[in-house]
Amino acid sequence: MSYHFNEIEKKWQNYWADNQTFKAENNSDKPKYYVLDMFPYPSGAGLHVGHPLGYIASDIYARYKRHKGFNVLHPQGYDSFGLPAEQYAIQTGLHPKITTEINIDGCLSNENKILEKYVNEDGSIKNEALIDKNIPVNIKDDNYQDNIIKGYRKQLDKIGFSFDWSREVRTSNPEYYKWTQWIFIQLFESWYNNDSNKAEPIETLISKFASEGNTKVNAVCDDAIAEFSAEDWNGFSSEQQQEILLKYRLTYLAETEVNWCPALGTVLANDEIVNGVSERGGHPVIRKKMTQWSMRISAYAERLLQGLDTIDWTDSLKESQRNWIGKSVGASVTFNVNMTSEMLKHVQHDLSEPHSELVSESHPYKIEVFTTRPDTIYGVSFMTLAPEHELVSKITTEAQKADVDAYIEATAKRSERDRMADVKTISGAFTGAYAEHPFTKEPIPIWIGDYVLAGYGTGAVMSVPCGDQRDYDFAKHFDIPIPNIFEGVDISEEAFSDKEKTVIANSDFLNGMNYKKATKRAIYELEQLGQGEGKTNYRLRDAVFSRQRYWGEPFPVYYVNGMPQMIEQKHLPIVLPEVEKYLPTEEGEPPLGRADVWAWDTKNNKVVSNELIDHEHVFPLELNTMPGWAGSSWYFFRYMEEAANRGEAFASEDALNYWENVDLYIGGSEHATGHLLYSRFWVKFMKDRGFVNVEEPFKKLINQGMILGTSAFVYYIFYSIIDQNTKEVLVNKKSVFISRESYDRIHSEGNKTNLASDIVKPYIEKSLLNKINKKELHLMTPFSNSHVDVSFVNASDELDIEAFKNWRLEFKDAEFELEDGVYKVGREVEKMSKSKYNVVNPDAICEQYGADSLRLYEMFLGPLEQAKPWNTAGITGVHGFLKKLWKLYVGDNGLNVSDTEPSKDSLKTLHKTIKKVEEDIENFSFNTSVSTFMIAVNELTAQKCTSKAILEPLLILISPYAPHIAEELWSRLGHTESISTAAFPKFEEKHLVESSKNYPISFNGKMRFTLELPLDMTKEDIEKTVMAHEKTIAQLDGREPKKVIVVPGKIVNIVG
RNA sequence: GCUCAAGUGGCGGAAUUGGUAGACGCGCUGGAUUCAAAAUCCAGUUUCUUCGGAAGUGUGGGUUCGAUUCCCACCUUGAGUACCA
Repeated sequence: MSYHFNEIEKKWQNYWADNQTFKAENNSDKPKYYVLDMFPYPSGAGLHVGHPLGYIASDIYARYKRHKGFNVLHPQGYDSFGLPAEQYAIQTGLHPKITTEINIDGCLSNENKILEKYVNEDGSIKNEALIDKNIPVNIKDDNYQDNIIKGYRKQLDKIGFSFDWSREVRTSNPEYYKWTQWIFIQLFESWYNNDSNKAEPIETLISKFASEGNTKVNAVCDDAIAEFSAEDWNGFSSEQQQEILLKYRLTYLAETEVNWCPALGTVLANDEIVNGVSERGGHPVIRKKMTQWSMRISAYAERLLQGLDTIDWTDSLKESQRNWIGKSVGASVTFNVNMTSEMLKHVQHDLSEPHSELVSESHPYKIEVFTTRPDTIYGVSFMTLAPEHELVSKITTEAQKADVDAYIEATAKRSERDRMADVKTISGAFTGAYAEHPFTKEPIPIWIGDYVLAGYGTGAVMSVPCGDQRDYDFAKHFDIPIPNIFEGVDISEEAFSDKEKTVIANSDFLNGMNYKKATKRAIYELEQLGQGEGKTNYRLRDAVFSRQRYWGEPFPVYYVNGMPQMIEQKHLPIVLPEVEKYLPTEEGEPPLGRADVWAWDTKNNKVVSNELIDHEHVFPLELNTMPGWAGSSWYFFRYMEEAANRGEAFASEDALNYWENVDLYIGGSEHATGHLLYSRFWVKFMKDRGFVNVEEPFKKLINQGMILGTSAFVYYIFYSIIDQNTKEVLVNKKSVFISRESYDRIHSEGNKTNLASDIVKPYIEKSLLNKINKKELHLMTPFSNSHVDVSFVNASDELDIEAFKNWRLEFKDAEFELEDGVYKVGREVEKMSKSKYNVVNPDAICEQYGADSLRLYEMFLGPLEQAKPWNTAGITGVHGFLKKLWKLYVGDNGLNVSDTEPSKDSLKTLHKTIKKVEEDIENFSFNTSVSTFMIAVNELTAQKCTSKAILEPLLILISPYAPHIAEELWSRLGHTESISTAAFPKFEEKHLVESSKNYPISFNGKMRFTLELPLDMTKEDIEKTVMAHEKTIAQLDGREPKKVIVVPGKIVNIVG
């Protein structure tokens, strides 16, 4: 009986589903283990072989942990809010909810519920599923996807994962996002107390305000909050109080400068922008002021940084987060601006406006800077403000006004991207104003320059040209003096920025000090003057939380007199309203502005028609929705609760206490500064407020590497023949396919030779050719290459020419330059993508080789964390292994397994396999355990092993990797329970003990021959035996050895 | 520019408390089986070689009895990040 993987795999997949084999229990005596994959966004394109890589690895680990006696939680779900469904909805009017369902559940067959619900038999979408009934949508048409949508779930099921699907989550499901809304409310109802170093309920802040005002409150809050006393507070109107509280809440509404992407019509977070353009689509991004919800993640900067030391993540990932948080320690220094009479006029005007922090009567204008080098304060020779700095317009003198205005205008025109790309050009303008040095009281010219960023620090720097290269370049360019304050350092060519080697000079009280001492002293002196203090700055900015999109969580927020109000928890979820179109409104409001029923009735506590808005009982609801990372920042807690018990809370206390956090998290490294940072932030917040009891969500994290595609290329010359007199085209773009070598030669030789013509000529009709040779006709031979679908190419890179011609009609009549009767394609490794025709579909692999082969091969390709190219040809190796494995157990006449005593050799094979596989899994070195299995099966086959005592444990070892074949053979061995319940075999050292060792005998470190010697032989005896050996004598060739190194049990090395 | 990771046969890759480089698989070559093909099985496959051997893990140097492994410099590739004061 041979190995019928299709039947076997189907059988066991059904068995696992029917018996809920992998359902996790919340009550168990076993220790818990939580293995999680980053949940996928269900795109219509479906899976390619790169997607399941991480899932296979985590599945192997989960199955292994079950064998090791753990109660394993291994769930899966969908991050189902997001842009692609909405973009598609904009084009077609098909509700994103429906696309999402189809993408997950598929619309393949008539048995499928989704099909009946939304899709007609011919593939057209039922009218009631469409918003705009005038747009015909066909699910089987190319504009949608590849004709048919299998659905993520079906594709995943085929691979045989041990997911507990009973706990599935979908972030777009109202029962789920109810709790995303709830967490949002909790953030709103909290503030960050720096004294207790945690988030606290807003009530504790209110009572502080009521009893002592805000002067003693040490909170993370907006800058520029005026001081008030308890009396003041109690005297404020309710609206004034709310306005103040908003400056303290962990999620707050603020007019912020945001990254606005006009093409997408939405705001983007910093991590959604790559090289100044949107990560999705590559559209330009501009800065724009908007009122937005923000998350005060900056409150957690230090804890997010410290927490990294407590978790088992890769160094590179931790480093990314550290960079993103961007902690720098230094000082803030205040420089007073030397006042002119022009400025004094401004001051009088400003003083009439309340709460302006930069202006007070004693020090009219001040510039606050942040520096990491307060020790170099005597080296300051100018100051630079960002062009956007608010003081610029106030301090610029009449004489410089034209220059400054022109410069500001010029920089405003440059996009963020230009400014980033062009670092070399130095530009700036002098304001005409001077600041006063805090110690020397010398005047310091104030410049503006776009190398100073408005968004970092205070948007102003004290420029120390001798110690900072950018300041140095600026000073050189504008001919500003560069005083040297370093002892024994030449600064005629470049700035000196080595902190460690710094010795300060020409700096009064700092002279002779090193960096550390001078920094401390400078801060002390600044504090004495009241013009500075030690300060730590973070690059991490508060995260904008509003998106002008439809397909996201609605905010549980309505507005009374412009002040946001939270809807009570018991009325959640606030369900996404229906709209007629998914575009922004004509007035530029988000898509929710199109909803007719989108107002909050405070009397009846429900969403009602906008017509009822009276601003007394019925108020407008928030029109923005939450960003993609909202739902993914806490989903790992939702899985902890069994589906049946989900209701009263996002997860019960018992469930949270039992599962704690994720033990192993596997996913892509692209989430380093997005999802992985926001999740940590939310978890820390939830811990502070007592909703969960862990500080970090993911204890161990592994990034799987990308699987790349191996693209195939064809190379061709497409020639045309033109009559030069009549301009008649006799042959138009006829193709001759050439080898890569010919192509490369033509490419490198250019037009210097007639190579291309020479290649083409044999394919041209005689009569035409003669005329070409006589120059009566003109032959044009442009050449090119293009991708060819990898499915037309076999393992030896040979192209299926017929299939190719049918695929690309323009090449129907093409000629092929053949070698040995075949055309060989060129290969190149690239990202897997449809446009490169190198996508390999896991379903096709499962069909042809089976899921077990796919699983083994994905692991066998190389180390999990490394990027590696996919090459379908290689899968025959692991497939052949599975066949051999099958043959080891099942012969032509049935089972080959008996109760015979195992041989010594077989025991040795088994135990060294147990040892290696266990080590490999613990180290996530899955590729090497696949070869270990191959070696084991090869050895046992050679040993003709039939012993159950060997073959039974071997199946358990293999079952995490190839669960279907393992289950089948296990049941054939007479077991009635799933192999997943079997205990992992125990390694016994005694079977590996050897009595002799095949010693490598090396000369000067080079191994020349080996010698079998007993392991209990003494060092001296080994040396004697080796030296007496004929090969040794021959090797030495009469020379006297200088030294003989004998490492018993390892090696012998003879020097000489 | 900075940070991190990595450079090993035709290809994917294996080997690190420093101790037999190239496991395992693909591909390739030859053979068996077959009317033939597929499948399967067997043998070979780093390079050079006077068939005794010799060289060899990006390059150059160093430490060591011994280096793919440790140290220094450089080159190349990939990833991240970028005027962060």
